[in-house]
Amino acid sequence: MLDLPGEILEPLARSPVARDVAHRAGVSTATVSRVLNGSAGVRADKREAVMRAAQDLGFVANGAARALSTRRFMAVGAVVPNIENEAFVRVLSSFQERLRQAGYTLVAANAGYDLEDELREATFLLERGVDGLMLVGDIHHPDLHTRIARHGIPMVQTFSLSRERPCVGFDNAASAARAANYLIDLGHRRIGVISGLRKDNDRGGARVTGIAQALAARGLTLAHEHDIEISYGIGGGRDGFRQMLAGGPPPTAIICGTDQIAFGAMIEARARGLDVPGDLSVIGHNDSDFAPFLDPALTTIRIHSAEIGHAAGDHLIARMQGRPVVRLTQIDAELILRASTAPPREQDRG
Amino acid sequence: MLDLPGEILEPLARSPVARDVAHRAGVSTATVSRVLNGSAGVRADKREAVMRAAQDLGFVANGAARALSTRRFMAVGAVVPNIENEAFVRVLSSFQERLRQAGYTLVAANAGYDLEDELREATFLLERGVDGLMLVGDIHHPDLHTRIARHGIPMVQTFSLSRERPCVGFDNAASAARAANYLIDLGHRRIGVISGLRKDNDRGGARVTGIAQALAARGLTLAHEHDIEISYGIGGGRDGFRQMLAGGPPPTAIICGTDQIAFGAMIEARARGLDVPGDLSVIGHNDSDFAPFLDPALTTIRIHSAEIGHAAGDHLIARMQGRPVVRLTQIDAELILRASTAPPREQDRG
DNA sequence: GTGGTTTTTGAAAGCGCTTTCAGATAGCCA
DNA sequence: TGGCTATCTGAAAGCGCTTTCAAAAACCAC
Repeated sequence: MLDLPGEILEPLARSPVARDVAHRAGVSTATVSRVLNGSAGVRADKREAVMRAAQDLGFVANGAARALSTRRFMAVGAVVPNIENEAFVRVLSSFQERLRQAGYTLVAANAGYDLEDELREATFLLERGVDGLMLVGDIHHPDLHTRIARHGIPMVQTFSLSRERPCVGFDNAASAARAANYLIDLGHRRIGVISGLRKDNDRGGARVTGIAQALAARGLTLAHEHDIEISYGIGGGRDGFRQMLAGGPPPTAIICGTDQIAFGAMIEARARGLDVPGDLSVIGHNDSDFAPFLDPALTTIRIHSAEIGHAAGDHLIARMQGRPVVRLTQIDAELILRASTAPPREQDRG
Repeated sequence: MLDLPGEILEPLARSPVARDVAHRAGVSTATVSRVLNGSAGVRADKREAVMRAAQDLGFVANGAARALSTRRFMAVGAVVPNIENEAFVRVLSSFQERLRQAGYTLVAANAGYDLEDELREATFLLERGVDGLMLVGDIHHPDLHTRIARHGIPMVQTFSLSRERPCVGFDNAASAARAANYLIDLGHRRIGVISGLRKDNDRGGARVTGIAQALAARGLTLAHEHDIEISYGIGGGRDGFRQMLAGGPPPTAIICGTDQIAFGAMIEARARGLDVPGDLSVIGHNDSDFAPFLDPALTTIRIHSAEIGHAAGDHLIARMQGRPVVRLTQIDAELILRASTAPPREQDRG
């Protein structure tokens, strides 16, 4: 790091306000406001004059003043568990796309899979005056809902379904169960799960529950030693699979909470001399960019993140504009079959 | 998607304002403001009364009013080329971490590698009243700087160095040159480049320039057919390498604009029966999470994204608080040697 | 007590925009 | 040209907070 002597940069200059424009155009601020907000009923010549004056002065309306006056911030908040997580990034990106089109700004915050932190971040956003809020999942701090209600702004939950609250998502248990059934149909009997942290995470929890139920429905059980919870990431996947092998007979198939975890598990399996999918079938979650390029290409549950983001955006925009909406939008996840799954070896068949 | 009949959710309720709190606590709004902003000089009993009243009413100050009054929005904007790109996500995340600690909100926008779009998004943020702005790279729309100046807010550029403007980054040409020299030292003579789009992208351009110069300095040249520009992503990497093979004798080593591109190129190389690193050495950029886990593990130029984000955040916070700062912070990228690079085969040696 | 501080406090003036409301203009027809 | 609408326009009142300024209260030493 260079060590130049410190210096104070850039002096501040007062930026032009509506009154300056009004003055220059020879009209009142009311007219300036009307022109700049495109409201009808301003004679062409005045309109022109205002436009030119604003242009000349490089006038940009003060957002705070406008927000204070209109009581709309034109901003929407989003609190996601991990802002660096691919799935959430995609949702935020498509969510923002929609909001931007409607003239809204997205303000995103990080909750780190912690209810207290989520409450803190959401409160921070509410103080900012966001006009709407997007959350992930159906488990939140009890105070959060009352705070949102007090602000009287619409909220939408994503990634999972909710009985009570507006949401855009899918049935995590059902989609994970579908993956489990697929494996069972292939003949697998010993099926394991490596999920990310499940605390305060209804998606992760529901997926494991869904798998356990699917197994139970077919007379199988999710062995305790095949039910692993680790931190996210490729490293987590390696560790998780290592742990799984430590306890008794290895599973012939595993379902992982993310594609990263699946990737890690595959690496560990290979390092142990196991062939995927010969000795071990692997299913991931999310259909990350790299999933089709892994060797073998990863079978995964594709979550339609972009659609979820768009739908959540549309939902919130409609509510903020007072239009009617459906409370629950279901965007089903999809099992994408690739090469990492296959029937188990003869001796392991069900 | 479920098709429930539309319904309007949640009626709005007026949220309490400072006057309500003042009334309840039997003081003036001035005192309420003083208490809530922790300024000294309020008797303990009144302070208590205000606190309790605010608590009871669930009062949350209106951010717009506060911003209008203090002329500080306590928000910072960031415009990055691609909000879904791993490197930018990491920077945004660490940048936001710092800002959040200082009480600022981050508002991020997407410029899509287009100067006009960048200008539009930045303008949008300026209208919002952000107190500072982070940009990526040193190439921007000519109007952008005047607009920022007009708003009188500090700006910091990231990822590359700049002669004129405040920046936190590294010398893209030099670090790419280092990678090239490493390959030359290994004995490579035919070295190729697959970069992402270079239009309006000084980082990409500088890297290629740096490589070309490093080659020239050692009496080598970057053959036209070994200089490929593609769109980002794993698919782009595959395409890029395919294109490269189409033109004359294949290179024995390539340097890629991102690890994703490198991954794609490795896949294509393998599909063509080429061994990495036996027949082809590959170097990526960014040191993505998956880089160490590829087979072979990817040699890459690690960009210290988190440090860049932190430094950019610190820089902007200092300027917004009127503290002196250094104009240029250099956070060098680092060549991480792994298994995807090796000397070329005997007959190809230099 | 008293006069002279030193704290506390509240009234009021913004901050810069939107929007209402009434007055000014323009347009139109007879 | 006069009278009556239909348009336009500007003054002014907020929006809800911060902050200045002067007055009120509390404190202190004598």
